[in-house]
Amino acid sequence: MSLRTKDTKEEILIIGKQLIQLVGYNAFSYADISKKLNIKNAAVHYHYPGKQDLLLSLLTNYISQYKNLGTELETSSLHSLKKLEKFIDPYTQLVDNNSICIIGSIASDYNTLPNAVKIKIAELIDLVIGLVEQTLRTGKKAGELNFTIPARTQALLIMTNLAAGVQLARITGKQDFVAIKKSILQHLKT
Amino acid sequence: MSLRTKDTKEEILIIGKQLIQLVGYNAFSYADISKKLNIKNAAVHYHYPGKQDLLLSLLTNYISQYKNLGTELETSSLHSLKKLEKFIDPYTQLVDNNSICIIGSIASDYNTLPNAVKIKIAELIDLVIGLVEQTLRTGKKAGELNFTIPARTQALLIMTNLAAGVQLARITGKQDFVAIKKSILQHLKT
DNA sequence: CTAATTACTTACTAATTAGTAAGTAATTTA
DNA sequence: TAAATTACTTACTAATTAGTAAGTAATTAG
Repeated sequence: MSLRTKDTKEEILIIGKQLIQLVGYNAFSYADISKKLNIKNAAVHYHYPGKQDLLLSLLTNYISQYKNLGTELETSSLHSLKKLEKFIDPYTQLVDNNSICIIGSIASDYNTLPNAVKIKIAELIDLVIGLVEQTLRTGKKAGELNFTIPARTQALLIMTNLAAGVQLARITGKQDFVAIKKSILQHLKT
Repeated sequence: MSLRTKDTKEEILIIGKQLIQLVGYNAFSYADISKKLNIKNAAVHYHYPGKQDLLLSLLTNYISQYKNLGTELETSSLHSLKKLEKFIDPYTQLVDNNSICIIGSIASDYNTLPNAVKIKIAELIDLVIGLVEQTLRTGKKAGELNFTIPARTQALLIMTNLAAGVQLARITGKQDFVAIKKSILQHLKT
């Protein structure tokens, strides 16, 4: 076992994620990544042979992180509104960083992506919708949340508010996202 | 005055619009347009010297169309829900065409666009939000619509439901967009 | 009828793209 | 300690990109 001072593979993934959120999948190149890390573009190809390999790794990471969040929320004794806030909070950070969420970014580029990626992004979206849906369902059953439409539809409304909320707020200003976030939570209160 | 059998300039704009909605601004090239119209890529540059000129023309068109729609809706005696349906209906078509709306598409690419385009897209978004906001306000005053949050926030919620709704539905299926649309209108009913 | 204008094509350039093949220094394994 | 592996660099290629300059055929204007 060695003391690694660098973890280029991981750093590439972090930069890649930032670039997708900042400018989109089709607007960044391996040169952008290599310049930021002071390595050669071939080094990026060494770790991720093609751009789609990088994206697949990113999506796989997201899937495992959201699976963890799902388990955490299911076993947690937090109030459902707090659970939802836990899900929503990262989106506020995005607006501050002039960025949009991975799902919204990749969804916009969907038709340009190789099939393997399409399948993975669908898996991620299903997972995230399911996570919100389940939180809503549990919260309603516990009398902590109030909504009348099907849980999946309510989850879709929240997801779309957030995904497009960060997209719009980057242009019209953060206060619009703040208003959206507040409304989502207010609307669910009993 | 001549009988024009071709209007290449207009056709370029139509193809450009379709491509932006289908694959996004950064994923199409002048070659894509010229191939579809059986002309040379230099002919596209003749009509729109740069890609940004094309996009600016497109946005200018949208702005004038939405201004017309705004006037139409203001002077119309239609029930407010019908007015909103008139606004929402085109989005359903997008899902059928495997496409997303211009605003959502361009908003995702926002950080990669030249400043002149950024200004124009902001103008378009303000216009569209204003249009929905005004329809909501008038509808509420007339007792035709019911909502408790500020009109602008309600407009933002609807806009984000639609913009991200088509993005998601392209991946998860049309029925998700149908559910979203139905919920938006149902929620506003008195 | 001539000159100008329009709407292109031909032919190109410079930059950037994703990606590869071969080499190398340092580390790890057997 | 020799062999293999890891993590790169050097050096490149083929394709695609946005964009341009010069030429041309057809139409239009004076």
